Amino acid sequence: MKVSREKAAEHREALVTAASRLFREQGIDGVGVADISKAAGLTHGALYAQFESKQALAAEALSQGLRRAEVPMKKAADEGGLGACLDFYLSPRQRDNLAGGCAMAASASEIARQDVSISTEFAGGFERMAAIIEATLKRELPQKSRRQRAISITASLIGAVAASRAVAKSDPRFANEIIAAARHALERLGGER
Amino acid sequence: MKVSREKAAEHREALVTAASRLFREQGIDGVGVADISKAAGLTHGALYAQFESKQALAAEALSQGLRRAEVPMKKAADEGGLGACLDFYLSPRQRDNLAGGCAMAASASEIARQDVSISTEFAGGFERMAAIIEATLKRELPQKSRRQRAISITASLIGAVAASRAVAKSDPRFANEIIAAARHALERLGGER
DNA sequence: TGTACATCAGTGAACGCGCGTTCACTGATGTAC
DNA sequence: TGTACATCAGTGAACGCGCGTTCACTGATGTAC
Repeated sequence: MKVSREKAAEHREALVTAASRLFREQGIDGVGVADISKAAGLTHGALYAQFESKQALAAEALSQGLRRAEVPMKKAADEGGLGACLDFYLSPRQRDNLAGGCAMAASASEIARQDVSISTEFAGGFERMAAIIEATLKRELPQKSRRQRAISITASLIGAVAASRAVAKSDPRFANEIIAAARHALERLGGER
Repeated sequence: MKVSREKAAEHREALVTAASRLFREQGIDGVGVADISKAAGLTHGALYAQFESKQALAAEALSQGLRRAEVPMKKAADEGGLGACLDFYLSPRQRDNLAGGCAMAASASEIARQDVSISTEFAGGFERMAAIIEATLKRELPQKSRRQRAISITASLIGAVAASRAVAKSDPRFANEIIAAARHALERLGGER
């Protein structure tokens, strides 16, 4: 049956949100359209009324997931600078929170195998995250050097969280050592001339 | 038909090698047992004569992939120290070489969703890679600090290559900027007191 | 404001397909005599 | 060294299952008069 424009928009949003969470938890290949529709309280047919394909939904889900992850990072940056960003991103809490965590760390190595639209979303998210980091770096540094460091710190954050998650199942202590080591090293990297 | 012990061992090896390459190229979930068997010149039945399950093969494939990736890294470390390691690992060539490249960067974010045996293999590979890096760091640094930096550098390498690969499809210039930025930053990190 | 009707979001059965795994069978290997 | 036979690596058909996607249909929405 038809549904009001308003309700339809809500349903679309629910699909994107469910997909975003499930993709982070189980990977894009690991989740089916049936799982997503069910989590959103709809049938898979409704999904195809809203999106052309699973890939199209994935691109929108990644976009939403990236933008959500930027909010607490921006807040940390504004309130406590680089140190607060590192504390937030490299905390065991954020590491263990696949469902709500950063989509870049959750999907980094999968993105390369998806459609170009997914790559574009990732690139945008990475760029925006690097800009947030860059704003926390010392003003004395040349602009070029600040951008370089911000990009490097962003990539390191992703690597540290992904690696920490990868070893967490077999060696939780090592998992914590990895994020703690990154915490120390990146503070140095951001702080020095 | 039965086959000599020697031939059987060769077949096992061929399955592991094919799986290792295909998993890196297309992800563990993205490759079927039929693809792997075919690439090794066998049928899927032969795969199940050698391995208990796809996961068991995946663990052995990851192990082999990690050990192979360590060889050129160790060589670079011995010949040119940290700088040569960074040049090798962060080169566009290594970034574009999914089939032959490092299994950690290729699978980082997927590992967290696999069996614990896969996590164990990853942890071992990460530890050995960090040890290679650690050996290139200045002897004057306290041992604790060297280990910390080596772990951080290893995580950063993985993140930089994974991120570079993720954006390569949509923005090749940005992809190169990421590995170049990491190259600079990690040299600093390794070189300073 | 009230009525007639076109629109279209959502349902659920059905599609072909490839997945991981099992198993009866084959026949060369390698062992026991 | 030669023969008889148990072993078992490898084959290929078959298993149930879930995948992404399509489509005829439903019926409330929202528009035209």
